[in-house]
Amino acid sequence: MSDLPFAEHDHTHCASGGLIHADRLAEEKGLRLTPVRRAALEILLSGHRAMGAYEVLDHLKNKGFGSQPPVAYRALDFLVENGLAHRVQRLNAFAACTQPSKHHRPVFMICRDCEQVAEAEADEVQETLINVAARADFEIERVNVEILGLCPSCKVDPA
Amino acid sequence: MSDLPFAEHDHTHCASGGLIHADRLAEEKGLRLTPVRRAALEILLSGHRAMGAYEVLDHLKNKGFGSQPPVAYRALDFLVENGLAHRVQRLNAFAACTQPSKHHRPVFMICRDCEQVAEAEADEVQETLINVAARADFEIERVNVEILGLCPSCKVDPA
DNA sequence: GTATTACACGTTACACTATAACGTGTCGAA
DNA sequence: TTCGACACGTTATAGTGTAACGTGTAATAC
Repeated sequence: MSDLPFAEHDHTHCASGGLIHADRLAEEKGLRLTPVRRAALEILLSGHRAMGAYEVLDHLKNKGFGSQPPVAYRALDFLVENGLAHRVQRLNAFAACTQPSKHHRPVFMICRDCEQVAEAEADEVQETLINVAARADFEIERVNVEILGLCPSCKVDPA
Repeated sequence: MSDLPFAEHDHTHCASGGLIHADRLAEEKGLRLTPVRRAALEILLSGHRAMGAYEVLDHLKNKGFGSQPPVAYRALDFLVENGLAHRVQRLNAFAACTQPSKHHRPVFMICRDCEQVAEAEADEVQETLINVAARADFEIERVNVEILGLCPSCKVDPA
């Protein structure tokens, strides 16, 4: 798995690594990483980008799972709740967590040209958000930070 | 208009203030704040919360404007592009900008209980985001920061 | 003055995203 | 063995968003 967002790397490797991590996490926490759920994660991992629920559903269908939307949404919701994937609001899409071992309060960088999504760890951002919320007496439960712009490649050579 | 998110205040006042500001901005920048667009802003301002496009559309319809979705979406897109309103991704909704005079890179706090949305100015957050993006060689165009949790009232007395 | 262009705004029709509600099977606990 | 919880499949429908096209209007070019 890449620590450098948008850097080149071996997708096959990060996909299998992600699954291994998920299996371990499931065992540790007693999560029920059922076949559909694991398959959904695998799809996200190998796609290695944000995918819509219906796109995931298509793949699940091909693998012999159910063919109706709730099948995909339920699996994806499970993954999100357990930190194995994230929802990218801006794209109405889902992406496998690329840094599942860390305590994840990620920042997403979304290229508006090629739609690649990178996940960055940014504790500094989270700290400032805690301050902002504190000033308003607001109790934080979840945070969603998305940066839209151009990734290094598209900045140079627009797709 | 309130500087303190979630604080009590006079909605009528902040609605008219918002419209006056919009008129001035339109004049200064040569924006075409047409009747539908102005009406859409007025609806958002007086609702004083995040509203779905179809909800805005209903109000537009009642005021004699077109009744089909593109009418609302176009007016709302115009407002967002010109900083008079924001899109709240988490809720698939729109909210009038409460601090339109400031350079706005706002942070939203969304109460998951009462669905109220507050907008906070947070330059500190934006600065850290600039750093994060710089580390990844990512070019920022827009930023969306949303905090989900409980507002001061709902924290004490859940709706 | 008229042609051209740009744009706002209305329409119809459709695509995409998401959830409600219900039935069945499985598995562990009472 | 019966109950409850839950996973997962279904059907049906709700909610969100856009594409494409026609008309009117206003500013600019000729």
